[in-house]
Amino acid sequence: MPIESGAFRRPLAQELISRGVRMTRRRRLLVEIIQGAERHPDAVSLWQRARAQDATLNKVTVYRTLGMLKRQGLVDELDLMHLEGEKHFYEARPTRDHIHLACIKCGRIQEFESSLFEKLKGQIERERRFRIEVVRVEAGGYCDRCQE
Amino acid sequence: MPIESGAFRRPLAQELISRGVRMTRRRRLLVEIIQGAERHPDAVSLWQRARAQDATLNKVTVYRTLGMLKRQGLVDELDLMHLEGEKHFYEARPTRDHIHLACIKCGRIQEFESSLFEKLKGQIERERRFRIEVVRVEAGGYCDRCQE
DNA sequence: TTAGCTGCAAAACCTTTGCAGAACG
DNA sequence: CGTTCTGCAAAGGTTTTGCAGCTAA
Repeated sequence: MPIESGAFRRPLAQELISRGVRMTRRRRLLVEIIQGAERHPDAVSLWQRARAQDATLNKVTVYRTLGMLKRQGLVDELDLMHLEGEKHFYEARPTRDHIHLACIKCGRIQEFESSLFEKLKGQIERERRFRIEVVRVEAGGYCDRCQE
Repeated sequence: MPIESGAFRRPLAQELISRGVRMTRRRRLLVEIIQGAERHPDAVSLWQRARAQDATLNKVTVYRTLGMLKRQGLVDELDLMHLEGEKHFYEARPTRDHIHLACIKCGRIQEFESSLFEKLKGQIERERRFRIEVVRVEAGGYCDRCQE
């Protein structure tokens, strides 16, 4: 099922250019796939999809591009409760943070937005004077379809 | 700095025995270290500490024991925002969930409990009919001591 | 006694690094 | 044209697996 991704400030490629990052054919391809993806891809599946359009693209470039996007704060890295090994999953950073719900049984990933979550972040920043840069909330459990 | 760990139902070794899990010398040693730890250990540092008391203990046993404890739901696995590579950190599951705050600059890990967090979990379970088994909240950012 | 744990060695898996050549601006 | 990116090959780090021997109950 498609994942409802939040609205973005603007396309990643455009954002990168405006930040003075060199825009190459490989990077353009990779960020387009990340933004158009219906499921959060891991590095290897991103590579596989990209290779369909550019057979010469190397896996290492995928890792390097993801590293750059993370450093730029333009993608978030997810673990999705390590339901499928130790790989990471990636999504373009949404305008509003959301929670990922990973079903232990069927593997479905749902997203959940909540004003309580926003309040919780505010509470952390206020009470601990902790300036949040990235926040990750993941829950593992049984989705509505997978309860006896 | 010591991490304030929540109160536990009872010692892990005792809990395991009551669940019919075979209690061996290695397991007893490992769960004692996990429970007494002031910082959440990763697999290798757990192994190193344990080896000080039992030089024959193999790293593989640490991974297998951690796997068993995770399956039993007695330890939680943390990523701590991957501040130090891709390893995982472990803590005995507390009676009350808490949030981990990881400082990007100094590496300090703080814990944070909040009734808002409890409410948020309730909201997820109600609105999505998602039965939460494990939940992980991690924030990366700048702690109070590390802001300009 | 016997099911289950453990050490050892090896493999699997994901990710990073060094370097020479290619490409962007 | 210089800086930065990229492919290739190789290494690095973490975690898992197979199997024979050991151990708790």
